[in-house]
This record gives sequence, C-alpha cells and structure tokens, in this order.
Amino acid sequence: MERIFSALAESNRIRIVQLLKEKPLTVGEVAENLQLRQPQASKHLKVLHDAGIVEVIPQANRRFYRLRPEPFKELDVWFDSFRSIWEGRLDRLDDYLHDLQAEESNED
Amino acid sequence: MERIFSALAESNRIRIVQLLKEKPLTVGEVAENLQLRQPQASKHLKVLHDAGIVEVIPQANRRFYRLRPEPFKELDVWFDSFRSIWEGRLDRLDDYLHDLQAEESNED
DNA sequence: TATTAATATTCTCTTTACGGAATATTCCTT
DNA sequence: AAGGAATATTCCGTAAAGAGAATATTAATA
Repeated sequence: MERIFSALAESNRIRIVQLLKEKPLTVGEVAENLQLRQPQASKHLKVLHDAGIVEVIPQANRRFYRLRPEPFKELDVWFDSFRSIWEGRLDRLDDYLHDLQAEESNED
Repeated sequence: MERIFSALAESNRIRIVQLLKEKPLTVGEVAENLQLRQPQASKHLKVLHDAGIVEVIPQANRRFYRLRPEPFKELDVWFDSFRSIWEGRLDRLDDYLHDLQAEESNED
C-alpha cells in the first residue's frame, strides 16, 4: 500500500497514470504527451513499474507501458474499508466526547 | 490528488489513518497505539492535517484528530475513472498492436 | 557489421523528508 | 499566578528523491 502511494506521490507520475488510462504508450509517446525529456519519462515509468502499477510490453524497438489492474484492485479494497466514514459518518464525535466525559466523571 | 498521495506515502501515516478509522483519537493515544514518540505523532498528524485528511477537535487540554470524509470522496471519484481498467480491460493490447502495425504498413 | 532509433542508466547537484532530542506553547487546575 | 499535562515546534544530521546532462544499452535494419 505504501509503495503504491509513494509511486503516485508525484505529479508527473499521476499524469502518466492518467495518460495510460486511455491506452498503452511507448516511452517516447509519454514523454511527448507530457512534455518530459525521455530520461525523465523512463525514470518515472521505472518507479511506476517497480511499484507494480505498470507493466512493459516490448515491441520491436519500443517498449509499451500499460497499467496493471492489480494495484487498483488493491487500492479499491483498502478504500472500501473507509466507505463508512463518508457514507454516513458512524463515529459521531459529539457522542464520543459525551461518552468520554461520562467516563471521566466516573473516575472521581 | 498529489497532496493526498504524498501524505499517505509513509507507513506510519497509513497506520494512523487506519487507526483513526475506528474513532477520533488524541495525539497521545495515537502515539501510544503505534509506539511512536509524541513529537513524531504530532508531526505526522500535522502532515495529514495539511493534506486535509484529518481535522482537529480541541477538547480542553487535548486535541482529537478525526478523519475528514472529503479526501476519501475525492479519491473515490478519481478511482472511478480507472474502474474500466480492472473490470474488463478495454484497451486490449494485442488489438492495439495489431492496429499499430496496420498503420505502419500504410506508411510505406 | 556499422548505423540509427528507442530506451535505460549513471553521475552530480539540490531539495525535501524523516527521526531524535530538546524546547516551546497551550490550557487546565489549584 | 504557578505547576503540570498535553501537544507543537525547532534544530540538527542524514537519507532519499528529483531534475538535468551525458552516456550506455538494446534491437532493428541497411
């Protein structure tokens, strides 16, 4: 989980991921689309690859990068466990604080 | 989006978020639960706060930290745009490559 | 096999992030 | 007002990340 977040903790890499959402692209295409120099594109793609976010499909001279579904599935599962937070907050802080005060007055 | 990912790109902060999923906690409680020193807990909570992931509820001497739903909603929306990738891949690379070759042979 | 296109890697420099320790701040309580 | 508990901030040292430029590698092709 940390590895995935770390890989996405950079604006260029977020842009790459969004770009690859459309279709697989070569390094050169990524670089051109995002106005990056080729070595930077390669480096960012390497980070994404190490994190398992993209995979490589060598095709002749070029290397196509494509999004892998697994990390997204993983994030989806992780996220699911937070759904209750924004779909009707369960933790009702005021109630919680009220309970807390009750506890404290019991300690006297 | 980058700000959210950056805030979560650290294992202790992921643990904090998971912990706060249960209920709001004070700095001290977070520190104790995760075996962190108080200053580190404060610092990590500050990063999460700056990213809008948590909010503070001052209560007397203490400060309760609570997850905010907004960033999760935001991530959920962002994520939705990737659903097609793992729910029946649409980009079918082999077809894509096939089309590509077709294009190239047209260039002759 | 020499050349070339496409991509990857290395090196250097600068910036940022983290932990630890010490200290400052805030706010309640007496 | 003084003391104390809870929390925040600062300072320091170190490690990691990022960009740029140069170079190395790979694979197709003449």
